Amino acid sequence: MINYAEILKSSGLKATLQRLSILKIINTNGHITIDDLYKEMYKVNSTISLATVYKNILTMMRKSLVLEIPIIEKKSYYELKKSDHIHLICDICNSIEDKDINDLGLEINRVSNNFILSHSQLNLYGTCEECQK
Amino acid sequence: MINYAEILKSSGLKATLQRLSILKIINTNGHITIDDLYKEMYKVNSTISLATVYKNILTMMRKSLVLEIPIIEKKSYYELKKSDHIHLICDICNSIEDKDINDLGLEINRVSNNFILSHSQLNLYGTCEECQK
DNA sequence: CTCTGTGCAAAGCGTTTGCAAACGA
DNA sequence: TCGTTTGCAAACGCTTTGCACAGAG
Repeated sequence: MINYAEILKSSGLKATLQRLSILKIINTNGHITIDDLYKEMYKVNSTISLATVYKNILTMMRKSLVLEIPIIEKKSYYELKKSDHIHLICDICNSIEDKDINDLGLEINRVSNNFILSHSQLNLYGTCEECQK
Repeated sequence: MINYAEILKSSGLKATLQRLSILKIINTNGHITIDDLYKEMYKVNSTISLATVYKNILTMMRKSLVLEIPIIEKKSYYELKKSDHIHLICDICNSIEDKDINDLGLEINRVSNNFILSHSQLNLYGTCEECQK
């Protein structure tokens, strides 16, 4: 059980119901688009404004609580900040699977000599196991 | 000297002046946004339409002649298709540097078991050598 | 109580579309 | 010549903005 209120406050943000709802829904879904996030929030509170979702995603991205996953020819997905990992993105069903990396991290450090790494975006596009059937 | 006309034709596309111009400019710049691409084309031919640029980038992406590089909180860049490589994207000056990978490729194959890889998007964000000064 | 955050409606802007004319093969 | 591509202008849809009101601390 994650204490989102504390996380928000320690980033200098007020723990509003809207923000708590956003963090909870992203966490439940793993990765989600703005639209789907809005739809989920709407189910709980139909007075939620799409503008509020946009504003908060931006705010929380700037505070590094939320990360954007830009995807080729599609809308961006958003996820909670966690340790670096790879995304396996299915071209067919659009599913996104997280994959941890260990050795890969070492390689990346070696590659990025003279480059101070802040964030890595490792997306692999292809066909997932399910869609191969 | 690359024969873009041949490449286009073998993809079933007509080798129009506009398309040849797009490919030449992308090749010269390495990575470029739609806007900058349009501006470069406009210098040569001021009757070029932005819609034509959009249409052709899409068409050539579908034929895998051009690849999109989606970037967090910024507009996408486009590059010519070449062997897989890493992008070092500077948070400060927005420069994009290509970096070849060898060992990394092996790791990726290992990670993506049961996943048929079609394209990898490896973007590392940080501060480039120049901007560290 | 004060300042931040929300909801609403309008504005903004990048991208797409439809169609007649131009062009490539 | 015939099908494809272009240029133009309008339409579209996602995202942002401004402002009055509500809510968190």
